[in-house]
Amino acid sequence: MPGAALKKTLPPQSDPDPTRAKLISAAGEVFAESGFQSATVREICQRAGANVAAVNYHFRDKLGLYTEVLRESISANQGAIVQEAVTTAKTPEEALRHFIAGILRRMYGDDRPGWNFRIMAHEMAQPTPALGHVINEVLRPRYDQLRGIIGEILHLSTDHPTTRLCAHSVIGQAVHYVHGYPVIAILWPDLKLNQLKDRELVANHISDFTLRNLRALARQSKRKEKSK
Amino acid sequence: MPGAALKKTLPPQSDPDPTRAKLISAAGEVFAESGFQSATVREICQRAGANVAAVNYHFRDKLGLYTEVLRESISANQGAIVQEAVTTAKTPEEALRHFIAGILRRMYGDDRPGWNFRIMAHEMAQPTPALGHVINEVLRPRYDQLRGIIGEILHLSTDHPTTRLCAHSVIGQAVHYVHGYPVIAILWPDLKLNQLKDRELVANHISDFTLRNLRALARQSKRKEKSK
Amino acid sequence: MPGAALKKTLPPQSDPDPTRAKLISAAGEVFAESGFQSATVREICQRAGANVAAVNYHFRDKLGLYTEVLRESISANQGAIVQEAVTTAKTPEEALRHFIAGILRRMYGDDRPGWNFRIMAHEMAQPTPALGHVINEVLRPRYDQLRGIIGEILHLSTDHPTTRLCAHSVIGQAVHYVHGYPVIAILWPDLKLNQLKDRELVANHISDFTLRNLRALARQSKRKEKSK
Amino acid sequence: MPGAALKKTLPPQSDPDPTRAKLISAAGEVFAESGFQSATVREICQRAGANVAAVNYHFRDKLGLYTEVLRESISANQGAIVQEAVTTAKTPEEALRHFIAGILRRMYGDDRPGWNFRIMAHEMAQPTPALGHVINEVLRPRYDQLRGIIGEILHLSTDHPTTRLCAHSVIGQAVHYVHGYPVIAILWPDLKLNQLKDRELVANHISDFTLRNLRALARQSKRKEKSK
DNA sequence: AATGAATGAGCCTTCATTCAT
DNA sequence: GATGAATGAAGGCTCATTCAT
Repeated sequence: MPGAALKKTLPPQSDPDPTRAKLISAAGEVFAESGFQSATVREICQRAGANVAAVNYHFRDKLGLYTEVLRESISANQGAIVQEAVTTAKTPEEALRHFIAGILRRMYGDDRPGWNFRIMAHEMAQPTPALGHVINEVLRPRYDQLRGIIGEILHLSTDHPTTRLCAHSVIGQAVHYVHGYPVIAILWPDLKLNQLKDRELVANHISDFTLRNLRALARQSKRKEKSK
Repeated sequence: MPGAALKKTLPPQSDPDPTRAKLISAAGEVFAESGFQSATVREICQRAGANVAAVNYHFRDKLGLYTEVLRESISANQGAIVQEAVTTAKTPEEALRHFIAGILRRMYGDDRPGWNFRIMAHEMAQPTPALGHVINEVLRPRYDQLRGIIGEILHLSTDHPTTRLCAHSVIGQAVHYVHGYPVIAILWPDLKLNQLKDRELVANHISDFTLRNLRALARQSKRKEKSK
Repeated sequence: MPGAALKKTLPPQSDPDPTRAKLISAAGEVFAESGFQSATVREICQRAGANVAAVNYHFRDKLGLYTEVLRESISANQGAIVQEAVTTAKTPEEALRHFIAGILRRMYGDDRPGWNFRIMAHEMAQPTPALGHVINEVLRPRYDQLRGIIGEILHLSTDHPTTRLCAHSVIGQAVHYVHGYPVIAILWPDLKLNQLKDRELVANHISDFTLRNLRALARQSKRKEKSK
Repeated sequence: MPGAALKKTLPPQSDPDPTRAKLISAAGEVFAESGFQSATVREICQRAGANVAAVNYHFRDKLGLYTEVLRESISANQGAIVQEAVTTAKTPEEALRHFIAGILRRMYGDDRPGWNFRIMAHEMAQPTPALGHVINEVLRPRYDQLRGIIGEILHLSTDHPTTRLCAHSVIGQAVHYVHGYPVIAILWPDLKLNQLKDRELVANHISDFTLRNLRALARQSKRKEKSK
């Protein structure tokens, strides 16, 4: 087992389960469930099997822990499949499909289900000092990217109101399945978003719904150009 | 005691300024801002100019007050313009436009801006025991109504997955402007949703975006029927 | 017993032992023993037989309680015998004797032994935000008063360095018996400052010690004037 | 192993920068500022550039460190200039002047301004278990020495109440400028005790103030003796 | 010899609630 | 009918100390 040997010689920074990592993980759960304000340090430490003072020691603050959770959530997002899939797409339409499918997959498909999306839901219901950071680091790049794709399809600039409105239509349709999850689960109990099949159903619907519009709008704007 | 009798026969709303009503009004504000958990009884009582014990006296509980706020919010919604406008519409397409415009108007246009919508945003981020009640009394009727309109346009049953998906697309696009408000305000600062013009811009976009799809889908399903 | 009847008709504002008063009294003790920082709200509340939250309810803060204790301590000082005795004295020398005797009596003779003096000792060892207030309300008036008396004896202005130095000599000698109490009790165990006899011994010593100097200095300055 | 042997024979003070010494130095500062109770181990270790556990490792306890600081402070005091100057004085009066000047110089003139004096101020406001030690090792010898000088001038025994009262008058006047520093700085802002000139002004005042009394009292007691 | 990590006790404060009036 | 006073539980945080290395 040379691999195991190699692992052993690695510096101990990759400790299998250090308190710090367990705290972040537990905090992710709790913050996703209760939001920053209502989450309690005690609850987090209990789930992490750590002392109450551990948060203060490792992160100085409840807010410090929260910030760290967000940072990790962000960096986990950055190199993400979404990004990759989008950039490797051949046509903008394909890119949009990847984009939408990626969002839904990350919402329910990952090991940490919905984590950052649910945290962001809380962040919007009750913003914390970290909101600005989140927007600039996570949301804005993705928003710009989406507008780029849509603008390309529409033959419009990324700043054109129509481009923006369509981008918001995409975002609204997608995040609705996270923000509105507790309600959807009751009003439409047959939809099982943790199953791949239903996730694809939704993703395809949103993609079709959107692309049909974009194509029509693209034809309109071309016609306008010609009539000029 | 004719005076006492007279008093009894007087409608109770003639009380000019009962503590109870002021409490509900103040609670609405605070709950909309902070959600149930983070809202404090002290803050509510202070804004209502009432004693700290007033909430427990009049509503037994913080949760009792919250439930009452929701009930009022609901009854204010029931006989609402939305309902009315929809039922007076001549075609289902017109009804859909009224429906969407009504939502946006109620979000930002009313005197109590966004009240119940913001409360519901909190309710979804962090459900309370009252969520079930809210769903059944407020959300489900509206959801069924919307599916009725869409089903009519699509020539599909209200339970058909496509009908449901389209309904969710409408809802998602619309509520996005409430739930995502803090973010939208930063990412698209030029959009002023408290101004009628921009509200109409958004409402028309969502309506167009949706109806263009519904018509196409309706053609598809008709074609399918024929090909059978 | 007409007096008792009269008492009964008095407004109940003079409740015999309300929590608020008990808190202030207990806080006075504890603050005098431990100083502001080291005193704990729990200890205070326990001695007052009240709940931990009582401090927050009545005084908003630990600091709020502390401020109130100081204020009370001050107002108890203001109309005090010291003041009175000094103003009724016929000669400045007699006034000085009253002044010194008054300080010593208030240090150890009162029901609340040394309260404010010990608090002030803490305040000097480790100032709190309330120090400025204390200085202006309590210390400065007394300081000015003392300089007035001494200046009169010396035939010098109250601002003259000699006047100030002599004033500090008086203050230093007197407060030494409070600030240095724990040490004096060990180094000179025979001195019982809680007994009138020894208090008078000390007060007379300080008075004699001081007055002998002041007279000599007065003669000197007169001589200087003449020689001019 | 000649190197090891050499190391062993080297005096330990040659260690250029041992953690232990830095800890004591930092602790001196912090204890002087905040007193034993309010000083925090973290603050001390931070200023010393040492680990949080360093105090417990080197001194077993916060109290152990404190005791060590006092011991050092004392031994630094023992062979001190005060002592020396006093013993080399030719007359008791001169010795008293040296004594008083020495106290004031040590209070404000040294590199470590007021260190042990400020610590002792805290010790009196809030005694620690180390107080007894401090009294016996530092204060009592000095107290006895002072009484010796005064007794000599007065032709009275060191235990005579008058001797003691006069000794306390000297101590009280002198330490007043340390204990009362924060207040004096406000009530008499023109006095700059960190400047030699003002220190001498004060020292001379106290010496004159005291000696004038002692001489008078000496005459009195001589007269008494004669009249017997 | 020395330290980073972790701990449990305790601090001040705030909360929703109840009690006596 | 309504309120000021009071309460116990809990929250975030800091502290001196210990443990494993």
